[in-house]
Amino acid sequence: MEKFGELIRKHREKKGLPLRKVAAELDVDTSILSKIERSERFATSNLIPILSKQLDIDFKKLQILYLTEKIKSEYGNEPYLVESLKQIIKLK
Amino acid sequence: MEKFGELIRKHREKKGLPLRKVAAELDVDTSILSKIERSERFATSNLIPILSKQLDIDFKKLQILYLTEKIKSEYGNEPYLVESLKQIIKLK
DNA sequence: TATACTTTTGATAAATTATTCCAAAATAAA
DNA sequence: TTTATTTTGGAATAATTTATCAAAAGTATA
Repeated sequence: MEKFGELIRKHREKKGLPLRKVAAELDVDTSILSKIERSERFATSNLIPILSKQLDIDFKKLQILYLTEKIKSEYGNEPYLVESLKQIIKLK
Repeated sequence: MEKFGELIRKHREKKGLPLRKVAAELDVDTSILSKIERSERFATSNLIPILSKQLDIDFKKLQILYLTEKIKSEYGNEPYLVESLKQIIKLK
Protein backbone atom coordinates (compact mmCIF):
# COMPACT_ATOMS: atom_id res chain seq x y z
CA MET A 1 0.00 0.00 0.00
CA GLU A 2 1.15 3.49 -0.79
CA LYS A 3 2.39 5.40 2.19
CA PHE A 4 0.83 8.59 3.47
CA GLY A 5 3.98 10.57 2.86
CA GLU A 6 4.43 9.24 -0.64
CA LEU A 7 0.87 10.11 -1.51
CA ILE A 8 1.11 13.70 -0.47
CA ARG A 9 4.49 14.12 -2.06
CA LYS A 10 3.16 12.72 -5.29
CA HIS A 11 0.27 15.14 -5.28
CA ARG A 12 2.36 18.08 -4.22
CA GLU A 13 4.80 17.49 -7.03
CA LYS A 14 2.04 16.97 -9.53
CA LYS A 15 0.83 20.44 -8.65
CA GLY A 16 4.35 21.81 -8.85
CA LEU A 17 4.19 23.20 -5.34
CA PRO A 18 7.36 23.52 -3.25
CA LEU A 19 7.37 22.26 0.33
CA ARG A 20 7.68 25.86 1.35
CA LYS A 21 4.29 26.79 -0.07
CA VAL A 22 2.37 23.86 1.29
CA ALA A 23 4.09 24.12 4.65
CA ALA A 24 2.99 27.74 4.80
CA GLU A 25 -0.62 26.73 4.24
CA LEU A 26 -0.30 24.19 7.00
CA ASP A 27 1.42 26.74 9.19
CA VAL A 28 4.32 24.44 9.95
CA ASP A 29 8.02 24.61 9.28
CA THR A 30 9.21 23.28 5.93
CA SER A 31 11.34 20.70 7.69
CA ILE A 32 8.30 19.23 9.34
CA LEU A 33 6.48 18.71 6.08
CA SER A 34 9.64 17.26 4.62
CA LYS A 35 9.74 14.74 7.43
CA ILE A 36 6.10 13.89 7.02
CA GLU A 37 6.55 13.23 3.33
CA ARG A 38 9.49 10.93 4.04
CA SER A 39 7.56 9.14 6.79
CA GLU A 40 10.02 10.28 9.35
CA ARG A 41 7.16 11.48 11.44
CA PHE A 42 3.40 11.54 11.48
CA ALA A 43 1.24 14.40 10.49
CA THR A 44 -0.94 15.78 13.24
CA SER A 45 -4.59 15.09 12.61
CA ASN A 46 -5.47 18.72 12.08
CA LEU A 47 -3.27 18.78 9.01
CA ILE A 48 -5.24 16.10 7.20
CA PRO A 49 -8.13 18.24 5.99
CA ILE A 50 -5.80 21.02 4.93
CA LEU A 51 -3.58 18.65 3.00
CA SER A 52 -6.62 17.09 1.43
CA LYS A 53 -7.84 20.44 0.22
CA GLN A 54 -4.55 21.97 -0.84
CA LEU A 55 -3.39 18.93 -2.72
CA ASP A 56 -6.73 17.71 -4.06
CA ILE A 57 -6.60 14.39 -2.31
CA ASP A 58 -9.81 12.64 -1.35
CA PHE A 59 -10.25 13.27 2.35
CA LYS A 60 -11.56 9.83 3.11
CA LYS A 61 -8.63 8.18 1.43
CA LEU A 62 -6.12 10.40 3.18
CA GLN A 63 -7.74 10.03 6.57
CA ILE A 64 -7.84 6.25 6.35
CA LEU A 65 -4.23 6.16 5.30
CA TYR A 66 -3.32 8.41 8.18
CA LEU A 67 -5.20 6.43 10.80
CA THR A 68 -4.05 3.10 9.49
CA GLU A 69 -0.40 4.02 9.76
CA LYS A 70 -0.76 5.73 13.09
CA ILE A 71 -2.62 2.92 14.80
CA LYS A 72 -0.37 0.29 13.29
CA SER A 73 2.72 2.05 14.52
CA GLU A 74 1.29 2.48 17.97
CA TYR A 75 -0.32 -0.89 18.50
CA GLY A 76 1.14 -3.10 15.81
CA ASN A 77 3.03 -5.25 18.27
CA GLU A 78 0.29 -5.75 20.81
CA PRO A 79 -1.01 -9.26 21.17
CA TYR A 80 -4.60 -9.82 20.14
CA LEU A 81 -4.69 -6.59 18.20
CA VAL A 82 -6.87 -7.95 15.43
CA GLU A 83 -9.35 -9.37 17.91
CA SER A 84 -9.46 -6.03 19.65
CA LEU A 85 -10.05 -4.12 16.45
CA LYS A 86 -12.86 -6.45 15.53
CA GLN A 87 -14.37 -5.83 18.92
CA ILE A 88 -14.24 -2.08 18.40
CA ILE A 89 -15.89 -2.40 15.02
CA LYS A 90 -18.61 -4.55 16.51
CA LEU A 91 -19.30 -1.99 19.21
CA LYS A 92 -19.51 0.96 16.89
CA MET B 1 -19.56 -4.67 27.91
CA GLU B 2 -17.87 -4.94 31.26
CA LYS B 3 -15.13 -2.41 31.78
CA PHE B 4 -11.51 -3.28 32.35
CA GLY B 5 -11.49 -1.70 35.78
CA GLU B 6 -14.68 -3.42 36.83
CA LEU B 7 -13.32 -6.77 35.76
CA ILE B 8 -10.16 -6.56 37.75
CA ARG B 9 -11.92 -5.20 40.78
CA LYS B 10 -14.40 -8.02 40.63
CA HIS B 11 -11.62 -10.57 40.52
CA ARG B 12 -9.56 -8.88 43.16
CA GLU B 13 -12.49 -8.82 45.56
CA LYS B 14 -13.37 -12.38 44.78
CA LYS B 15 -9.90 -13.30 45.94
CA GLY B 16 -10.22 -11.09 48.99
CA LEU B 17 -7.11 -9.13 48.14
CA PRO B 18 -6.74 -5.50 49.18
CA LEU B 19 -5.55 -2.93 46.66
CA ARG B 20 -2.40 -2.70 48.68
CA LYS B 21 -1.43 -6.29 48.01
CA VAL B 22 -2.09 -6.29 44.32
CA ALA B 23 -0.51 -2.88 43.89
CA ALA B 24 2.61 -4.23 45.54
CA GLU B 25 2.78 -7.07 43.04
CA LEU B 26 2.40 -4.56 40.24
CA ASP B 27 4.98 -2.32 41.85
CA VAL B 28 2.72 0.70 41.73
CA ASP B 29 1.17 2.93 44.34
CA THR B 30 -2.17 1.86 45.75
CA SER B 31 -3.76 5.01 44.45
CA ILE B 32 -2.85 4.11 40.91
CA LEU B 33 -4.54 0.76 41.08
CA SER B 34 -7.53 2.40 42.67
CA LYS B 35 -7.75 4.77 39.74
CA ILE B 36 -7.36 1.99 37.23
CA GLU B 37 -10.18 0.03 38.80
CA ARG B 38 -12.43 3.06 38.66
CA SER B 39 -11.47 3.76 35.05
CA GLU B 40 -9.97 7.05 36.04
CA ARG B 41 -6.84 6.10 34.16
CA PHE B 42 -5.53 3.35 31.98
CA ALA B 43 -3.25 0.60 33.06
CA THR B 44 0.14 0.57 31.39
CA SER B 45 0.50 -2.39 29.11
CA ASN B 46 3.18 -4.04 31.23
CA LEU B 47 0.64 -4.45 34.01
CA ILE B 48 -1.71 -6.62 31.98
CA PRO B 49 0.16 -9.91 32.26
CA ILE B 50 0.78 -9.38 35.97
CA LEU B 51 -2.86 -8.59 36.62
CA SER B 52 -3.85 -11.59 34.58
CA LYS B 53 -1.70 -13.86 36.65
CA GLN B 54 -2.33 -12.41 40.08
CA LEU B 55 -6.06 -12.26 39.66
CA ASP B 56 -6.59 -15.37 37.56
CA ILE B 57 -8.05 -13.54 34.61
CA ASP B 58 -7.65 -14.97 31.14
CA PHE B 59 -4.89 -12.98 29.51
CA LYS B 60 -6.52 -12.84 26.12
CA LYS B 61 -9.74 -11.50 27.56
CA LEU B 62 -7.94 -8.90 29.63
CA GLN B 63 -5.68 -7.80 26.82
CA ILE B 64 -8.55 -7.38 24.39
CA LEU B 65 -10.47 -5.38 26.94
CA TYR B 66 -7.46 -3.22 27.56
CA LEU B 67 -6.73 -2.55 23.90
CA THR B 68 -10.34 -1.98 23.03
CA GLU B 69 -10.76 0.71 25.62
CA LYS B 70 -7.43 2.33 24.92
CA ILE B 71 -7.87 2.57 21.17
CA LYS B 72 -11.46 3.70 21.50
CA SER B 73 -10.50 6.46 23.86
CA GLU B 74 -7.70 7.60 21.62
CA TYR B 75 -9.33 7.34 18.22
CA GLY B 76 -13.03 7.04 18.95
CA ASN B 77 -13.84 10.39 17.44
CA GLU B 78 -11.79 10.12 14.29
CA PRO B 79 -13.72 10.03 11.06
CA TYR B 80 -13.49 6.79 9.10
CA LEU B 81 -12.19 4.92 12.10
CA VAL B 82 -14.06 1.73 11.27
CA GLU B 83 -12.81 1.76 7.69
CA SER B 84 -9.30 2.25 8.98
CA LEU B 85 -9.55 -0.61 11.45
CA LYS B 86 -10.84 -2.88 8.71
CA GLN B 87 -7.89 -1.88 6.61
CA ILE B 88 -5.47 -2.77 9.38
CA ILE B 89 -7.10 -6.15 9.86
CA LYS B 90 -6.88 -6.80 6.16
CA LEU B 91 -3.18 -5.97 6.12
CA LYS B 92 -2.30 -8.16 9.05
C1' DT C 1 -17.02 4.77 70.11
C1' DA C 2 -12.34 3.81 69.13
C1' DT C 3 -8.99 1.59 66.39
C1' DA C 4 -6.97 -0.23 62.48
C1' DC C 5 -7.21 -0.85 57.86
C1' DT C 6 -8.57 0.19 53.16
C1' DT C 7 -9.80 3.18 49.56
C1' DT C 8 -10.31 7.60 47.35
C1' DT C 9 -8.99 12.12 46.12
C1' DG C 10 -6.36 15.82 44.54
C1' DA C 11 -2.32 18.36 44.08
C1' DT C 12 2.32 18.24 42.64
C1' DA C 13 6.20 16.17 40.43
C1' DA C 14 8.54 13.46 37.29
C1' DA C 15 9.03 11.16 33.13
C1' DT C 16 7.92 10.20 28.61
C1' DT C 17 6.67 11.35 24.17
C1' DA C 18 5.46 14.47 20.63
C1' DT C 19 6.22 18.59 18.30
C1' DT C 20 8.50 22.70 16.84
C1' DC C 21 12.20 25.66 15.63
C1' DC C 22 16.44 26.78 13.71
C1' DA C 23 20.59 26.56 11.10
C1' DA C 24 23.62 24.29 8.25
C1' DA C 25 24.41 20.84 4.70
C1' DA C 26 22.96 18.74 0.58
C1' DT C 27 20.53 18.75 -3.66
C1' DA C 28 18.37 20.56 -7.68
C1' DA C 29 17.08 24.20 -10.86
C1' DA C 30 17.91 28.33 -13.35
C1' DT D 1 27.85 29.80 -10.31
C1' DT D 2 23.65 31.80 -8.06
C1' DT D 3 19.41 30.90 -6.32
C1' DA D 4 15.90 28.17 -4.54
C1' DT D 5 14.54 23.99 -2.49
C1' DT D 6 14.98 20.09 0.36
C1' DT D 7 17.06 17.36 3.94
C1' DT D 8 19.11 16.63 8.26
C1' DG D 9 19.98 16.80 13.06
C1' DG D 10 19.96 18.83 17.35
C1' DA D 11 18.16 21.80 20.72
C1' DA D 12 14.13 23.78 22.62
C1' DT D 13 9.38 23.52 23.77
C1' DA D 14 5.07 21.75 24.62
C1' DA D 15 1.83 18.28 25.64
C1' DT D 16 0.56 14.14 27.56
C1' DT D 17 1.01 10.50 30.53
C1' DT D 18 2.33 8.44 34.62
C1' DA D 19 3.92 8.47 39.42
C1' DT D 20 4.26 10.09 44.20
C1' DC D 21 2.57 11.60 48.34
C1' DA D 22 -0.36 13.01 51.99
C1' DA D 23 -4.65 13.80 53.68
C1' DA D 24 -9.52 12.74 53.68
C1' DA D 25 -13.09 9.49 53.47
C1' DG D 26 -14.96 5.17 54.03
C1' DT D 27 -15.32 0.34 56.15
C1' DA D 28 -15.07 -3.18 59.41
C1' DT D 29 -14.42 -4.92 63.83
C1' DA D 30 -13.51 -5.01 68.71
